Amino acid sequence: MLMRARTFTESGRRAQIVRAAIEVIADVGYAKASFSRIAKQAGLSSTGMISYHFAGKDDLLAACVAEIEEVTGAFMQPRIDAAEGHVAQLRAYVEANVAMVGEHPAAVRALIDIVKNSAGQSVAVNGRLAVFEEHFRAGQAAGAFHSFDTRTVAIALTAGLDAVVVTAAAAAPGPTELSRLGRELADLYVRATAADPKEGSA
Amino acid sequence: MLMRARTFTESGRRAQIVRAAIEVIADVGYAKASFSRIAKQAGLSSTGMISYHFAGKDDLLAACVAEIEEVTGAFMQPRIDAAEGHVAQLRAYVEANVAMVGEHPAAVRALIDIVKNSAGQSVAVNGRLAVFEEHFRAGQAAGAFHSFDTRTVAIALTAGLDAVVVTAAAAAPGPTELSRLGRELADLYVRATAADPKEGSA
Amino acid sequence: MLMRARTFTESGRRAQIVRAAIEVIADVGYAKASFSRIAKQAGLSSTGMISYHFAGKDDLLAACVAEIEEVTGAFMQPRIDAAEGHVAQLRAYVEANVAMVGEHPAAVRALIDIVKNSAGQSVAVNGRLAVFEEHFRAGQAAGAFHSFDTRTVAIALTAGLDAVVVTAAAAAPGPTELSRLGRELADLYVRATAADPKEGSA
Amino acid sequence: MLMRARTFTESGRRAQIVRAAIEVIADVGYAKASFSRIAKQAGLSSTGMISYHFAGKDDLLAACVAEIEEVTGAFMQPRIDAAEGHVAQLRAYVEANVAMVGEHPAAVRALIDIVKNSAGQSVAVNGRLAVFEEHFRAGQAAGAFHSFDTRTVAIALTAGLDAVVVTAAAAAPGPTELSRLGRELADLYVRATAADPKEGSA
DNA sequence: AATGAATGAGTATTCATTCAT
DNA sequence: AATGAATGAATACTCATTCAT
Repeated sequence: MLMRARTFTESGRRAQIVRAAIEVIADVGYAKASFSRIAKQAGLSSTGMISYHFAGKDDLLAACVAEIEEVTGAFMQPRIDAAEGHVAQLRAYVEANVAMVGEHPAAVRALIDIVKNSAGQSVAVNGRLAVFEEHFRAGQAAGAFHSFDTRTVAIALTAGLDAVVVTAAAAAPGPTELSRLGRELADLYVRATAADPKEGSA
Repeated sequence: MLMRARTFTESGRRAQIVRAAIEVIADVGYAKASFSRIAKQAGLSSTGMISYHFAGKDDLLAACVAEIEEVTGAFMQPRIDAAEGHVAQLRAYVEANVAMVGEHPAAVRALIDIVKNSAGQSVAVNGRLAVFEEHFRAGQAAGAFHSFDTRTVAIALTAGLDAVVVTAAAAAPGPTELSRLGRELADLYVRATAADPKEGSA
Repeated sequence: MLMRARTFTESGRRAQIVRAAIEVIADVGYAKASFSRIAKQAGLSSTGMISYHFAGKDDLLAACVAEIEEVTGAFMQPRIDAAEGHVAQLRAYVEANVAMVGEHPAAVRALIDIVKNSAGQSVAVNGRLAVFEEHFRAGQAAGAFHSFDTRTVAIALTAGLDAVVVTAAAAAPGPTELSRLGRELADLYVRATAADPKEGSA
Repeated sequence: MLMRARTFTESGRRAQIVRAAIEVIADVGYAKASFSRIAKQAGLSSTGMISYHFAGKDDLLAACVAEIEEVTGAFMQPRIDAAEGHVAQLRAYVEANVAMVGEHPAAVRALIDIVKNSAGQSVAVNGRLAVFEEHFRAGQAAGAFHSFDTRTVAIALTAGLDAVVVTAAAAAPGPTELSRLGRELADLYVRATAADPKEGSA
């Protein structure tokens, strides 16, 4: 092997633990995702190894969120960027998010569970909310969206999206079913927000 | 003797424990709502008493949900019944639900937390979902609602409603702010679902 | 059994745990006195029982100190009170403290170890130091003691006393040897502090 | 090649680790001086290095004691040797020991903490005790000291000295305050032990 | 000679549940 | 019907030590 970075093993273990943690959270939920379970999932003989690699549970969780966001960002961002106009981008976001269930089901479920349970503290939650709000505000200014309270709508729509995604992930549907689900939800959201709903049609 | 139905709060102690549990869950969240805390809140000196009255944590939780639904149902049902037409009833439901934050803040927060953490198992969730679905189906047949996948929309809208309610409960807003919030969200949902959005306006 | 207080069992357990803790601390030292060891010594099957009866390690430790001080106070106070004059009381204190090794060897060793390791935080340490300082100050005013820095001397003499006591406790000497030791040390301290050393002779 | 004695700090690494350990013990105390902390202080990336160089924690501790004694011996010995007569040498020892707080505060605090926690096992303690005893015995034979139990007095005085030193080290006093403290304590000890206290006055 | 990953027992504390009284 | 003591497993986290590289 050529010039492998020396931190390979270390970062390999970290990645392995993060992956295991994501799977466990997706499986049993944030609340029951103990170091024990994660260690077992990762094939480690003790929880000490996790503490060795991560400063604490928060640190591990943060690493999970970062990993998931990287993965999901790589999947979603191109699809969102490909859309033009505020309404079309909203649609693209929703469809990409639902489509992700087919690609990274564990990551999707885990992220939503983490976000749900760390409530206000998480950067991720507030981050996404803020992005939605800002998108709505800009779209309203451009006349693409109705006039509505951006914060309330952002909260309602992101939560609804998460719920649909989580339900879908549990059912493990095929890709066609998933894209139908995505379109269905996107239609709903466009009707709810677009000044002229026809603008955002696929 | 006529079989008088034994309500879920068959004895005074049970009711007392259930009420304490709801308060604790509302206060510290489902995850940290231990028997210890609940016993303390209920003025009991031992957790054994809880185990004595309830088969387990799940049993207690179920009793909490039942109690909360009774309370909230009593508040919401009249308002929903007062509305005429499918769209108007959807609006009434949403507004009543948001308004409830001002009336029974602990019950509202506790219920959502329980539902969130017991995920798919809960009867309550599925019950409400089924009601929404059925309402949408009937409304579609009557031409009041758009054509859409009732299940997906039910999931998205109930989750969004919960999120708004929970956010509102955390902020402890005044009654006028609450009714504004309710109208805002109801508007959104009517736009999203009504065949002719104007039909459901207040 | 007649009218036993209802808290008997509970307080009995507490006392039992405190006694076990004192023995363990005397045996293996403060640092290694874990809940595990204490539970084993107390014949408890788990450490949970200790946490059940005490708010934490500090609480248990405080209870130990209180228990020890009660025991030792009961032993020493009469002997100190029986002495007249500042110098004689110093002598009485020293001799009583050394004599206690024969009566409550574990308590003595445990107390010193706790005091040593909780350093500045402990009320007990500073309390005894303050008592010594005040005794010296009063004695100086009365012309019984030399002129010296009361704080420094208090620190040196209490530490020396503790060291002698601990050493003696480890050797498990007989009562005559103990009283010889006490006299020896009292002589030293009287010579070191008394304006006229002869005043304090037994 | 001539057998050049391998000092206890045989290699640079060993010395580096010992120095780090002393600093850590002085900083956080014996109880919390873990290999982790020491490795970090020494700039080592792993605790394995410490285990590699030392047979165990005891071994490392022994090396620390040896190192400290070398350092402190170099400071104190000339001052002691400069004094003439048994009483004067006792005074010189006490004053030099207290003065050392200003010169090697870390070494002083670390040594006392190690000695305190390794109790009777330590060679160092017993070594110093033996030196004191022997000094007292010789002084008694020469008529310089009172007649007293040399062992008991040695224990009491060394412990008292340590306590004063440790208290002083915590307060970080200036040099004049330190020398006052040293004189104060030396006075006390001379009064306690000298056949004719005036003999040993500075 | 040195590294850093791995181990496994250790820490205090909390938990739901059981049981004799 | 109720108490409160007891249990034993679970929690995250730290420790000194070992070992292959």
